[in-house]
Amino acid sequence: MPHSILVKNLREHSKLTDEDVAGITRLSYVVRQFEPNEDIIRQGDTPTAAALVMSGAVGRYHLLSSGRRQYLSFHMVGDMPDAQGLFIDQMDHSLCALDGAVIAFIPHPDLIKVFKLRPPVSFAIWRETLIDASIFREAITNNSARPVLARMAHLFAEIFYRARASKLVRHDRVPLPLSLVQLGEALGMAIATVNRTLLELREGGSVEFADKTLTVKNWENLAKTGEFDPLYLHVKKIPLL
Amino acid sequence: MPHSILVKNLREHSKLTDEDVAGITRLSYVVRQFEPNEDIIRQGDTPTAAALVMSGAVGRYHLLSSGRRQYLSFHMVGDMPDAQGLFIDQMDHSLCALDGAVIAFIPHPDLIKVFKLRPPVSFAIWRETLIDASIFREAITNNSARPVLARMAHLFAEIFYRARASKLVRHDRVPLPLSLVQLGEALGMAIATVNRTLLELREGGSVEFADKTLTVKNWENLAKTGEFDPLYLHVKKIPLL
DNA sequence: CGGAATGTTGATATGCCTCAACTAAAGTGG
DNA sequence: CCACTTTAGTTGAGGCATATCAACATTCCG
Repeated sequence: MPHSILVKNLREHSKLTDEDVAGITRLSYVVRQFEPNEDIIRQGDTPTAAALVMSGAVGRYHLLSSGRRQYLSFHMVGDMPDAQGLFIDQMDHSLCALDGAVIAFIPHPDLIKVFKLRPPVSFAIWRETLIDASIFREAITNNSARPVLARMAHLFAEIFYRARASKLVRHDRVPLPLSLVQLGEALGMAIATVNRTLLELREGGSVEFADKTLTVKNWENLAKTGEFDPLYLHVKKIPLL
Repeated sequence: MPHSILVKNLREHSKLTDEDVAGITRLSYVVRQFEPNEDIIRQGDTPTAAALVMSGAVGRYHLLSSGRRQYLSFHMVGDMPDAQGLFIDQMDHSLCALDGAVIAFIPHPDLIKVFKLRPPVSFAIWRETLIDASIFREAITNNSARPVLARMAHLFAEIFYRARASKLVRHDRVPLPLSLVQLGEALGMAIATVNRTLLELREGGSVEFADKTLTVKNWENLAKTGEFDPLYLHVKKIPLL
């Protein structure tokens, strides 16, 4: 079922005709399960297939010379977090499973063939990579210009909003299998600060993060605290948000 | 001449056949001059043409509710800094001329037509947007995980390296029409700190930034201070660097 | 030539990091 | 299944990198 997952995800932002879908359905793939924290691709590797998240969650990160990680983005079911590998020879960052994850690998040549045959499919996946880029831009701003409370609120708001768009939210809860260390490595803050900021958010009544689960108690509040404006996610308007 | 500028730029990383080039040559365009600091496109706009920098330099930025700007990236001759507008309806950030800039606007429908006819052209521009994304990723890491000295060194190293790849460096100097305020808004630091960090870099003998010009005195030193590894720029290896 | 924008420098304040010690939970082998 | 080890989370105290504020110098520009 990787095809239907991919189609569903692409249709969140792009129009696909029956022929386009048929093209996608003909893609071959290999599925593999990854352990918690296992790398899917590493900085320096030259991928020959694109990864599609079928279950679980994954993260992209840079590895600094000091050994410190910088998480760049998190991805969930339906995302193709290394689509950029299609046209870029060497990975400049790594991709790892957070908790366990099931990944479908679609060979690049297969994809290129469909792109040439059905340009709209290439446009849809291109769009996917462009939304990625806009998420990165927002992360620059978030980590550079916002104090820790707003910064964390913004990340949580983004994750919740994207999960909601992908229908992964149940009762205002999203699985978010991150340790405090990882949260810190995403937001550029020390663990102690992560903990205290988490506490402050909880006491403010907007979100809770515990047991690898994010629970949104007060969306308006959270969005406001994080100065969150979903324009940059380029998702069709979601009702009730 | 926008066509030749574009072709030259794309060929820095992509192979194009004569037919591909012919397709590009048929693109229509409109040229416009922009004043220093004038916006080329604004957050919220829906562009119908893609901007190609023909001379000068431009910057992309977010505008926060506080009024503060966060610069996201800088672009020079040959770059298409809003190619993402091709497949994303609304701008989530703005684009402005730094000093004066001359911009060629290529209508989206023209580009799409060429993409459908000659997929390799779309792949080349896609790759352009992917390199953009990798620059954003690096900025996340730079602004989140490096102390101010390394952070500034890294930005300067990147700009110099890219300028060099585009043959815009003369005698180790690149035009870089930024004010200290703007530098601060790119690096997430206060103006006073920008100034002091600039001083420290100069005294370390690696770079000087004055008169809107960046002068690299000691490349090795600069690259080391900024932990700069050009892998993420995905440019063919440049001799002597 | 005068006013505004930009750059320079010092003094002080503070948000967040570092360090450290401790608790709780989770995983491991006997 | 329990003791034991390891990993993850919690909390306090103190220090430091960088922000903030302020006053002044300089360049730009009409």
